Amino acid sequence: MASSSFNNSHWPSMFRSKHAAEPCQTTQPDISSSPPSLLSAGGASTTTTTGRCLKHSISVGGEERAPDPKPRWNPRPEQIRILEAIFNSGMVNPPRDEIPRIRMRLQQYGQVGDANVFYWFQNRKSRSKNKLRSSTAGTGRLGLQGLARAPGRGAAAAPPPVEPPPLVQNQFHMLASPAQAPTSSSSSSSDRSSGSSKPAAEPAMPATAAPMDLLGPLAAACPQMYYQGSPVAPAHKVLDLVASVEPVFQPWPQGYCLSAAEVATILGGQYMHVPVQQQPPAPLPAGALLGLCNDVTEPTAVVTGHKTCAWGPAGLGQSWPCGGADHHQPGKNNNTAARELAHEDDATKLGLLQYGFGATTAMEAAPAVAPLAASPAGGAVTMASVSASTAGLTGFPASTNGVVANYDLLQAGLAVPGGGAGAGRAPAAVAVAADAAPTAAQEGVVALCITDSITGKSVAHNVAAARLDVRAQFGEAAVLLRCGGERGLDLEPVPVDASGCTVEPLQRGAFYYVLL
Amino acid sequence: MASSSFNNSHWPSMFRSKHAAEPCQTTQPDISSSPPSLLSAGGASTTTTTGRCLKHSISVGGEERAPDPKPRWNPRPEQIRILEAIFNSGMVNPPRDEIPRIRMRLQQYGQVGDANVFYWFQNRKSRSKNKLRSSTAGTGRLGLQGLARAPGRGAAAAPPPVEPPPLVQNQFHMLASPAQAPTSSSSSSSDRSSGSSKPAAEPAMPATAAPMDLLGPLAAACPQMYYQGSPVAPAHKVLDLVASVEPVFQPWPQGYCLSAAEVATILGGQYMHVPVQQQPPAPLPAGALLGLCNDVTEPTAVVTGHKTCAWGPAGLGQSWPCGGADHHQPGKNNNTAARELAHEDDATKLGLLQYGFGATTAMEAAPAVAPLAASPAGGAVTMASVSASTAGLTGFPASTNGVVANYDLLQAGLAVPGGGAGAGRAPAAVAVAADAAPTAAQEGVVALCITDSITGKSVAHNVAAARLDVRAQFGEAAVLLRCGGERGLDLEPVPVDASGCTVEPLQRGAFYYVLL
DNA sequence: GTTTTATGAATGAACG
DNA sequence: CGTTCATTCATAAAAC
Repeated sequence: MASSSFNNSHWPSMFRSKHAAEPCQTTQPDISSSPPSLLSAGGASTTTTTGRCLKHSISVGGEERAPDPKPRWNPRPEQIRILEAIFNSGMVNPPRDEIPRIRMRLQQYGQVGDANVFYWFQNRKSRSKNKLRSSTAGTGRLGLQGLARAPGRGAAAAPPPVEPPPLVQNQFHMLASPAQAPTSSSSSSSDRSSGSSKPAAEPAMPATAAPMDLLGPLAAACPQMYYQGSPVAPAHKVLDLVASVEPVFQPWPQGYCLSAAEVATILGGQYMHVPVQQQPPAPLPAGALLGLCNDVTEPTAVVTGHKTCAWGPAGLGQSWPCGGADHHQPGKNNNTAARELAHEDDATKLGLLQYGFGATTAMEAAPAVAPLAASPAGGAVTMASVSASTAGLTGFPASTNGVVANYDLLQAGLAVPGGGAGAGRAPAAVAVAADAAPTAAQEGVVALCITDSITGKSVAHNVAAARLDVRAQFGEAAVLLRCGGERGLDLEPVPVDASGCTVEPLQRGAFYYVLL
Repeated sequence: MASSSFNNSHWPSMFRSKHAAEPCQTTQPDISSSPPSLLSAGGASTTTTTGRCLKHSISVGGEERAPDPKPRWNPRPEQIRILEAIFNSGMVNPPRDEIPRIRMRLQQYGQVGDANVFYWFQNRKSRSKNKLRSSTAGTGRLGLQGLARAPGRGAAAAPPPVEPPPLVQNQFHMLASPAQAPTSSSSSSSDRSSGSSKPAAEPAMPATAAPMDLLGPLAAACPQMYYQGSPVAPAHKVLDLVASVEPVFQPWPQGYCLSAAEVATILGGQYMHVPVQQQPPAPLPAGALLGLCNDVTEPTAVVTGHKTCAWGPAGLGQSWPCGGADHHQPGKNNNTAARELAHEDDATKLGLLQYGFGATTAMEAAPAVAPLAASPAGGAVTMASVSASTAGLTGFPASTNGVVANYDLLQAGLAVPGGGAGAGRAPAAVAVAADAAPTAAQEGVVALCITDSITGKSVAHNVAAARLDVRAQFGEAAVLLRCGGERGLDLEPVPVDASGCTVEPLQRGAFYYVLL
């Protein structure tokens, strides 16, 4: 699984082989996922879905080969929503660099590999086109055939040419116009989603403006950029926005609906612009969301550490590009804030509710958090890593952003002996805090872990995905670093303003370390 | 037309084909032969090969033109083997003059045009590269997720496949020998073949020497050149050994040279079946690479928390916005890491080296890991969260995947009092560990945090993005959960096999909790 | 349990 | 060379 998944996957055949041994394993993993939760309970696991172990076979005769397990990826509804949102926002075929990002986002909901993402877009685009084509065709004569064979590129080509634009292009329009919306775009997607998804909720909807939402005002402003599919640059932008937003999509629970007012509140003014389609809900530019959370912050934890730093962190995420956006704002909010929303199409709306929820929760929680007093510890260098939650929505109110953490832990941790243990290795730790509230927090929350480099002990606590007052939390000498680079191996210092506060909010999903 | 040709444009026109023409190429008569059977079912084979004559004719209607369909070339297994062998031997991109020769060899097994050959190499190379990239990079998905990209096809993303690096350069002329064996494997191509084809059969066996044969004397002479890992079957095996699975990349160490005997062995017996692979440690599919890193990990931190369980994990991932560009690069960091490169051609070689490195490392490392003894702790429920790093690369050898952790911490952590604190909120903690090694880990590394539900304390440590032996690490009663759901709030049990090991490798970027 | 459909995966062919 | 398109294969999920 893992990510890459692949492993399995893809390669399918290729190798395969071997392992067979275990048979099945397969994957599944996710499975779990799937259904979610709820149910879950446990059971699940088991099985797998995918799992088939199948055959594997043994050998047979000669050979065997296993069949390999390679379970094929089964996107979960949430993942599909995200993908659709992205697709609808115009990023029909994400550039290579975006893929990993997208994958990361998806990963919150289940294992997925870059390849899966890649394939998804390829297939989605292709099928969208075909569909379109066919429909179109109908009219014309050709019709059928088209599908059938399209000539491909090569030769004939003819057909292709035709293509109107499948969506993509237009996306914009699409969005705009409600009309079709459903159609195309959705179409397939929707289909699937609904279909597969299952239950789903959303199916229905109209799709409205999805993209718009996502994009937000920005988009509105510069439509051109956004729209299109082409990956091109613009797209990226979008993506970023979207991404940021990300949250967008999914989250919402369906059932919920926000009133206009609510929405407005949430968005705050901001986004309101929104153009259209979207109507109400949507909103958010990504940025906004984040902003909301920020304010809060608080401080928190302390850690001790010493030693060196090796952090190894996983990187998480890297962040991306930015797009720019930026945004941010502050938000307001709090309470309100929470919002993230966005979501996809309609679904979005629904979703909102939850978010709100979350927010609330978060808020509550916040107080709880205490600042880390820090165990002063005697440690030398301490590292704190913060990871924003993936899932998240947005930002959360973040209530806090002080690091939320638990002192206890910290202290305890610090206290622990540990010792120099493993020399080279550094033990970095990150803690995730959850709130009972469940998770609400998650969203904006980030886990922060402080590790004593010497002992290797770390303290973890939650931190909001907001700006963090590094100085206040960790002292004058503290340095906040973020895992970046390709694999997250690189550590980049995070800029802070004069007051010692980060210039920007911590990014969800990214890992941060505080060097004390 | 023929196949090729046509248009040709691109590629050099040169080739163009000739033969092709006939539509049906088919050629096949033999085809039949081929493989067929074996494989299975065949799907593939069967059919087609190109078979289909179909169309072409068609015409039909009146219309037009027939498009002629030019059926796309469907390489037969034998052909694929040959091609793979050549590719693996280092002829990544055959000079023009070689093309016809290669084609001729291929022709024994079915119609094929120069263009087809040309395209095949182009695609193969490209895809190989991508895959590599992905692996390297992040994720993977493959896959892909890693992978970034994936495999797949195309571009970007993709990447799926994996591949080994051909060796490169040497292009020789391999052709010479006719032999060819059947064998082989697989490789990617094989994949396909097998894959699609299904089951193929072939694989096995005979495989023998495939490469060898192919290469012929030359090869024999210079094993080193050829050997290589690549993908081919042999490679796989090997790889597996090494990596475990992941095949991927390229594992071979570069510098390494196989003796003829070794080669023979490998190939010959086909891969000997070495089954091995798994071997001990790692398994992981995730990528071998990771494996490397894995080991490292370290432990880490402990935390304390208290309260209930709410875990809130932050997910990781997301991240976005930011900035920019991505690019990456450079960094390099890691030592190991470096890899990425791979790159193409030459680079490849280099890459290999690195890989080798990694591998080695991994192996070595593996042992190191100790199981957590677990602090048994008196704690009640303990949660451990593991997050795979996003960034990651691949997988790492995972060496470990035992959690690497620090016992100290754990114990310490558990020991801590904590208390029931805040009711609702749970303090979840996640630790990120980094290793000094830097990061190497990252890639495959995941941070694992164990929290005592009662006390709220947590311990964090790095874990490879590989399969985790939950039982061994945490005891019989331990339950591994992954944060899933829409916002990551849901916790889903992660399936484990009978031995208590996760069926699949932990996903990078995802958060896991261990409930003790 | 079998058939169909939807769609993930893979790869040949081409374009730029 | 990287990307994109078209196709095809295989299979998970639905529909019957």
